[in-house]
Amino acid sequence: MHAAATACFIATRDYDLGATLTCGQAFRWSFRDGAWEGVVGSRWVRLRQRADGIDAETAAPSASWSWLTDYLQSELDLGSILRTFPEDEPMRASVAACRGLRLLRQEPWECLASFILSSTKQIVQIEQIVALLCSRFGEPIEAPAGFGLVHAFPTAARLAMASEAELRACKMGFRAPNLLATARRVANGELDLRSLQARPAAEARDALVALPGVGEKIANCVLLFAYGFQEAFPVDVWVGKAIHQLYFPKRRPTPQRFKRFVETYFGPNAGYAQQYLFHFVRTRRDKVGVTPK
DNA sequence: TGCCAGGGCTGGG
DNA sequence: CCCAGCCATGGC
Repeated sequence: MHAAATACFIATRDYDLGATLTCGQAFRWSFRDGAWEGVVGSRWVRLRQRADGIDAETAAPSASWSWLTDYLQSELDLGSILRTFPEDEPMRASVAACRGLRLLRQEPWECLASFILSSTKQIVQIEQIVALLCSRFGEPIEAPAGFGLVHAFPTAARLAMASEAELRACKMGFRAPNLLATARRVANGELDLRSLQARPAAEARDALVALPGVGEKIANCVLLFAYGFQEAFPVDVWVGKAIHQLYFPKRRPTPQRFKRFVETYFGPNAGYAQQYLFHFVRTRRDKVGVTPK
């Protein structure tokens, strides 16, 4: 690229920044004065939606912006993904509601730790817990004047040195021992998160599920949001309820048949389809017929 | 106020 | 395999 700069325009079509950053895959973004502010790795970033792309600003200069285009997946041909979705009414409605929603490519440790904190929590609460955790354990990073202290997501090594009480003080309740034990396993090398990228999805999933506080749902979130295994299909209470009501309106399938359905029906980019469904049912005004419980 | 949240784990049928 | 109960906390 050119000389190091603190601003960059990312040309991209079919990109809905708001849907992408609020759809429950990342927890460090906030909307202020018409722009999205967040932290990617050790960089503070502000993003602004444009008709033909995204304006990005940072506090520290960058010579290359691949760290950001990788994270945003702005070069992905979204149309080729959407064409693999099943042609049914729920999927059509979901895509129509938020076409331009993308899956991010997040750093595995941050994604794993965040989703360990997600269990039985609303998205706003996860954001609060993550914010506390970052402010107490994350490395300070450069931000524009007037923004106060901004912190990176804490490393596994740093959290491994924390006490359970310190973690509980971040309002994470019973999730604290799980986060702590997982941080220790990652920090001491018992689990190498980087090595999962090259392994088959099923093997990577098994390795994640072996961690305390990580079941199938959270493992699938990490496979999908950090590693880009686009067939991974997390089923939370919203998605579960939506699928029951949209695809099995008469009687509930057995858990086994339900599992087989979500693993086969939605195609090679099932995880992507799942995220459109999730965002659709969670944000639509008229939730009649599709509300959890 | 009570219900519920991007669940996982354990212990019973 | 399936299910109920429990875990902690706060938004709505």
